[in-house]
Amino acid sequence: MDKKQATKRAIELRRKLQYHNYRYHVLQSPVVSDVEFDRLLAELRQIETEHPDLVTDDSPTQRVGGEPVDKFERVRHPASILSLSNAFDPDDIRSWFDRIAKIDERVEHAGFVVEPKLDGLTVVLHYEKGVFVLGATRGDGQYGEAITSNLRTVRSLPLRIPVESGGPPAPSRLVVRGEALIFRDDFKVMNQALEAAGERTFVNPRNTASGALRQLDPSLTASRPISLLCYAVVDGEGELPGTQWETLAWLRELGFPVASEPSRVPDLEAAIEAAQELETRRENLAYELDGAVIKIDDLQLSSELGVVGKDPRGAIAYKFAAQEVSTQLQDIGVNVGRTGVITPYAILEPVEVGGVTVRQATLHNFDFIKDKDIRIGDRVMIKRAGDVIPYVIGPIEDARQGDEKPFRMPRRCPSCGEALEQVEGEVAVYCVNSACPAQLVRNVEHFASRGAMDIEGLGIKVAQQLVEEGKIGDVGDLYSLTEDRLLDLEGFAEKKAQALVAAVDASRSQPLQRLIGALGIRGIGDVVAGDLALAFGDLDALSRANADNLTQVEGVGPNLAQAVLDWFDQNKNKALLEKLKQARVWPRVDRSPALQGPLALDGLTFVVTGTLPHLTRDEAKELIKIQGGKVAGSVSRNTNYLVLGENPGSKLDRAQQLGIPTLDEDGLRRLIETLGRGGED
DNA sequence: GATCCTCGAGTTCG
DNA sequence: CTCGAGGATC
Repeated sequence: MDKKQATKRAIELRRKLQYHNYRYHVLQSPVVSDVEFDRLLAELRQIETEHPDLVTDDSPTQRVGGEPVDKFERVRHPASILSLSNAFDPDDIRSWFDRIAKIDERVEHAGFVVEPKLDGLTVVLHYEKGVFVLGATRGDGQYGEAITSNLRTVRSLPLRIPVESGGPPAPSRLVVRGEALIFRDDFKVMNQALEAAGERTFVNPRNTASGALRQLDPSLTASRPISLLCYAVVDGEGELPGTQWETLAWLRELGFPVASEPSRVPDLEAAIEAAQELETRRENLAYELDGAVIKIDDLQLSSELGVVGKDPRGAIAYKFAAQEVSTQLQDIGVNVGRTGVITPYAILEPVEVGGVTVRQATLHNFDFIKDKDIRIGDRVMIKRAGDVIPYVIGPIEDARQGDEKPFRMPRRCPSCGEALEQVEGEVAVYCVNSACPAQLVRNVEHFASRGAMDIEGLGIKVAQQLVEEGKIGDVGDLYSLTEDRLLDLEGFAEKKAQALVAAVDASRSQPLQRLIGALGIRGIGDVVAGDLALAFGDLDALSRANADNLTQVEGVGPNLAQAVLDWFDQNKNKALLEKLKQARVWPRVDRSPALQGPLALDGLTFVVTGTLPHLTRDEAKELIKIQGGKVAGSVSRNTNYLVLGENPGSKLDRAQQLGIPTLDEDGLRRLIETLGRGGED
């Protein structure tokens, strides 16, 4: 290929790559496969290697990262990169409005744009004649650091504008403000990959993005999935849009990535509403945000309003309640589960997260503490998403004082003092003392719980009292409790004692499936208990079963079979069975399955997510099961329908990925009706 | 032998 | 809800 041809081909390749990159990273609708893209890129790289003088600043091959630099150069921003004043509730927003309405009466009739307040690193991007030439951090607002080579590695950053031919002509000079961040999904995938490689994972997207962009070696930056969203013009030549709303549209047309969430509203109350609406959707957005920004749409008016300190008067940030905060880890406690599993939990300096005060959070297991290098006394990040349980993300290592103590794994059970055991290759640590009082308490609690024997009035506290006062030695003893014997417990008077005895009595009629589940055999929960009940009919038959009989049951393999055999082999459990039999707690499975023929939902699998209008989730599951359907815990290809309520979780995303149809509560009822009628014909 | 799927267990605050 | 582990399936 001669020089002239090479030059022509290089330009063509760059144009193509630019376009496909934009389709992929900005529009997220690629028109060529990854393989084709890679082939084009390889061809360009080949040409550039043969003709090094053809390499340009805006060439996609330059994204991989150039030479490391010693330090970043300081650059002066063409205009101050302002911060925003904060509002924490709607009234703060209204008083901001009143203040600026006094300064300029046009504010009274101003429209607003409401945008997500992105939680990333603010960047300032310079374009000369449409080519990306300089990128800087915000710094102190006047001066920032030039991180151009690092920003070049960001795939959604246009190296040349307009990206698509036919877009508006780019001004000869343009400076754009945006936010570099990492999308939630990308962050998750990245952490999973790091974990698989045995490397330390990152605590949150924001710190990761900001840390990666300050790397002196651009190839490190390139290895992080950083994205960009732009939202303002800092400076530019020629005619620029007059409103914020038009600015967003214009940036989008030039090929910049722009968030799709902003909305334009006619007045302040609508703006407040839009900001609050953004807060409710916060968990479902692709990126993390810590608030909403309300901006006066008219940029001329906005700039005339001026600045207070570093904050422009024409916009305000409405901060959401923090869902991720740091606090001090005061100590690490240890719990004993009903199966004897020992789990550590964090004792925290109380802190507000997403509207509730958190004092404790689980640490999952001892490997978690080791992997994250969590030490007592550390400042740790706590996260609470939606109404999900708070958890410790990890320590802030930079905040260490040096007096933090590594956690020493306990060698003895905190309840009974017996030595703990860990099975080779397993994460869990067990207390194997079958007489451990803590285990008995949890065992009684489980036995009485709603999904098991459903004994009302017997929660963990009463269970603890009964065990500590020696009223019971196993769950079988519950059935010989009398009112008299309960009366000497603290907090028990005649009425409460009576109620408990009655509740225990009522539990005799629970079906076999529940009783098997209630026994607390390791690895046997609701579902397998149901299968065992159906297969064996009563506890006598189950206790006589051997490994072969057991593995015949669907879902039971050698491990579960052994767990069942072990349980029935223990003397204390033999004694327990005897007590239950004497107490006539001995249900048999009703082997006359429904006579009404095929059920409406026979053979269909459902997953329920979110809050339904009339039924609780458990009721909905019950309804599906009664009609012959199966309810699974998570969405997979085998799922037929996702029953969808308000505020669905991640299950909806997965269902959409797999193209699984959704139903609302009414839809479910209609389905049962139509199929029910069809089945009877 | 690898991958996908399902189940079980533990878990916070008000 | 999330994780780990066991079981089923190819």
